[in-house]
Amino acid sequence: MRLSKSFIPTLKEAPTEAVIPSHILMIRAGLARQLSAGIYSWLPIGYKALRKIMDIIREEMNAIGGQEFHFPSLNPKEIWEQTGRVEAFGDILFQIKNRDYVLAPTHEEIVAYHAKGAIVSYKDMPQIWYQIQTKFRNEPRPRSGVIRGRQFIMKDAYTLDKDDAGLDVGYDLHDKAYRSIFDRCRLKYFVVGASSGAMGGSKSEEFMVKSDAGEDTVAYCEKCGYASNVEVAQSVALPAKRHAESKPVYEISTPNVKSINELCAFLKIHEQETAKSRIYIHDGQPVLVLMLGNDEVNETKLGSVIGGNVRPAHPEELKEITGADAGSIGPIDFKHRIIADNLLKDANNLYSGANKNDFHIGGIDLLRDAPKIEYFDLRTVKSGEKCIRCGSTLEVFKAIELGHIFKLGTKYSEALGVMFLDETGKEKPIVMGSYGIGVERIFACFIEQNYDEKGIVWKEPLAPFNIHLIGLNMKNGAVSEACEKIYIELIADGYEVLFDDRKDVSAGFKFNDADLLGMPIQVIVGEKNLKEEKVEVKNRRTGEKKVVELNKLLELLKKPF
RNA sequence: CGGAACGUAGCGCAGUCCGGUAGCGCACUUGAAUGGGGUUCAAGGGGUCGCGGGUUCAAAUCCCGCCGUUCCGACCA
Repeated sequence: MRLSKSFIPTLKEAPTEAVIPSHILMIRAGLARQLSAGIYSWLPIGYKALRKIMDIIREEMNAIGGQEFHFPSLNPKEIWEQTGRVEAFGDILFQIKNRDYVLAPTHEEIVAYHAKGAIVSYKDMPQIWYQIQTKFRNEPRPRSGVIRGRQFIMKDAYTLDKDDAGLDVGYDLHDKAYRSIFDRCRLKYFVVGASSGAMGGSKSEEFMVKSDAGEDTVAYCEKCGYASNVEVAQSVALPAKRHAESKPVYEISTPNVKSINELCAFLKIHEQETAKSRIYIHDGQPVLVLMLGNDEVNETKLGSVIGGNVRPAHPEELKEITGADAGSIGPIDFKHRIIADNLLKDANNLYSGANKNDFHIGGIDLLRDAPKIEYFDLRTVKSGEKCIRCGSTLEVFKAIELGHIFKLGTKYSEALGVMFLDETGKEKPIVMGSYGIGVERIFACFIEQNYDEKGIVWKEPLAPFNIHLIGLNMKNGAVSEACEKIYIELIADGYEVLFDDRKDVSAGFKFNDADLLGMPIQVIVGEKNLKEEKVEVKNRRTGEKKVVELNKLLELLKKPF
C-alpha cells in the first residue's frame, strides 16, 4: 500500500482523553478514532490488524469444529424477558426507544431460540456455534480506549450438548482453542479460575493479561502458576498469636487515633496484635467483621459465607449500632453477630476499638471475651504473601479480562424450553456452554505489551504489514526508481508492504512515522547507500540495522534478525 | 450513581480571575531551499470560543440551566 494514497492520520500529540499507552498509540498511529465515549471507528490500518486477529480466531474456532454464524444485534425484547435478563442486565442493556427491541450484549437467548425445535435429538449434538460480531452494552463509565467500550467486537461461541459429559468436552476444546488463539497473537496471558457470577453455571475460567489498566485484580504465583481472581484467592499468611497468658481487658485513651497504623505508632505495638472492625448490614441486621491488623475484608468472600444481602454500614449507622465512629469500633460489648477472619482464631492480648470515640481496648482474648465469634476466610490476599499451593511468593496485580469460558448448563434452555429427546426417548433440556473473547481487547493488550517510546512494535502475525518500505528522497530519480522496483519485488515475494512514497516529507518525518506505526521490518532506501547498490534493513524491535546489497535483500529478509 | 476536572481551529494549549477587534505551537495550502531522525525561510487558509438563556452599550470572559469528554470511586458476565 502506498502511503501517499492512504488514510493513515498519524499525530505527534495525542488527545488528552487518551491515558493508557495502547489508547494513545492507537490514536497517534492512526489506527482508530473515537466517535463518542466508548465508541470507536476503526481506520484502515487498525482494521487490517483487527482482521488478522479475527482470522486467527476463526481458524482456531473452525479447528475445534465451530460453525460460524451471524446473529442479529437487534433483538426482540420479548426473548430477553423470557430469561429474566432484561431485569438482570438492567441499565447495561441498550433498549430501542421506538420499538420493543434491545441491542444484544451477548447471544445466549438467540442461540437458544434457533436451537429450539431444530436441535431435537441427541443425535443432533454436539454443536459448536460461534460468531464474531458487534456487541452493545450501556457501560456507565467507558474507559481505557477500546478496553471497555459501549460498542465492541466480540467472538462469542456456544456449545449445545446432550449432557454434562458432552459439555465438559466442549469446554475443554474451547480452553485449548483459546490458548492457541492467545499464543498465536503473541500475548503474555494467564488463566484464572473465576466465579461464574450473573451468567449462571458451574465452572468458569478467565483468560487474563497483566495490566494497570485492568479492571480485575488477580493473585498470581510465578513459580507454580496458581492464579486466581482476588475475589476468591487464598494465601498463606501469619496468624495472630495466642500467648500463654491472657492479660485482663483494659481501656486506653487514644485521642485522634483512627487507623491501625496510627494505633500501632501510638502504642508502639505491631499490626499482628491488632484487630480491625468493619460493620456490615446483613439482611437488615448489623454484623461486625473482625480482621487482623490492616487486612481488607473481601466482600465477595463475605457474601458467599453469610449469604443474603450484605452492604457496608453507613457512617450514621455506625454510631447508632456501636456508639462510636469508624476507627474506634471493636468486638468488646458488641451486641450483635461477630464474625472474624481465620487468622484471628483464638488469639489473645489483642488491641481493638472500644466502641467509644478516642478509646481502644487492650488485652482482648477472643476465646474469653467474644465466645460466640465465628471464623471464616474473609481476607483479601496481598502481594508478597505465600502461595497456598507451593509456598512461593504471590504477586497481586491488575489484569484485563481477554476471554471467559463458562459452563452454563440448562439455565437458558429451560427458560426458553429448548428440549431434545435422549437415547431413551426422554425429553431433556439442552446443556449449554458459552465462550467469549474481546477481540479489541486482544488488540489493545498486544499494544500494551509491545511498544516503546517511539511507538508500536508489531510482531507477526498481527502486524498490519510485514515491511515498511521508506524512500527517503523520492524526488531523487534513482531512489524512487529503486523503491518502485523493490516494492514490486517484495509484493511478488508475498510480503505485505507499506510503501512511504511521499515526495514532500522529510527523512526524519518518515522515520518517526515508521517507528510509530511499528511494522516489524523497515527497508530504507537512501541516496548514499544506493550509490553502492545497497539499501538498509532495520529491525523495529531491536533497532538493529543492516546494510545489504540490493540483490541480497530478499535473501536477508528470509532470515529474521 | 457519588467526588473532581475540563470543553477556545484537525491535535496540544494560552486568553476567563479583572468584560472591550480571538491568539500561540504542531498539522494544513502556495512558493523556494534542503534531502539519513518530526529541516529552513516566506506568504496564506481555517474558529457559531460545547449548547441554550440571562446581565450589559458590549460576553470566550460574569450569572443560571443543559450537554459532552476525562479521571477517582461505586458498578461490571
